[in-house]
Amino acid sequence: MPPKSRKRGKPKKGERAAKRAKKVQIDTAEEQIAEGLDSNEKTTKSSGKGASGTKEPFSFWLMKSEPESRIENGVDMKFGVEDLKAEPNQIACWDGVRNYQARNFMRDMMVGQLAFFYHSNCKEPGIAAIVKIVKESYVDHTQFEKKEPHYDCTSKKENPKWSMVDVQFVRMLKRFIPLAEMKKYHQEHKTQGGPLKNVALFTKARLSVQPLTKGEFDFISTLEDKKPI
DNA sequence: GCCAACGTTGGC
DNA sequence: GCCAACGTTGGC
Repeated sequence: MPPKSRKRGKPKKGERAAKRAKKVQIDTAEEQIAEGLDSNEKTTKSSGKGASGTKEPFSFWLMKSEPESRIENGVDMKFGVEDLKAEPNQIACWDGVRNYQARNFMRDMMVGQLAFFYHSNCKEPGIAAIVKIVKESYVDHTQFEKKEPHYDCTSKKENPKWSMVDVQFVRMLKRFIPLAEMKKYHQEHKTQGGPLKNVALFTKARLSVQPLTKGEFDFISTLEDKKPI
């Protein structure tokens, strides 16, 4: 099993995860239900709703992974796009996600949907490639393995907490799109309006699996053919 | 169920 | 390496 994705978020003790339903509706509300239920039994994976509360569905995603070596609990977290390309069939399971919001987004993913492969926690953060979902969410086995950096002693086999999906490399972007460049658009769009004004990359910067609206995905895609700013 | 302390993410 | 932002923990 190849190491994959941001394997952050230490296993925590305590089982209280989704107690506080402040503003994290999707997250916590679903968590209560999800804990008692096999997530995959849940009806139609709704593609969620726009962050704005409107109904624009999230059909696109952004997934963060670290392209540079970093040792966590004795394991190298490095998994850049080149590592994905080196996998059999260029497919990898996105294990190690230990954040409820990110997990829930993975549970919303459907086969065939596209995601940006984002390089994080590195010299030049930004989007490197496009991948697609090739397997819907299933149990992340690494939560039960003591040797895994993201072993979770609070998760039981009868009622697993964490899920993952499989992604497959689609193509590199024509050019790397740096975070800094998207940030400039984000700031501009915040004041003057535009597709990136609410993009999760900045409004929920710490989320390792994020939804993108079609408008956001399309706009970022157009940057490929534009000169860097 | 509030909220202070703590831990993690991830840009810079 | 620093540290702001923010999610999680757990006492009360």
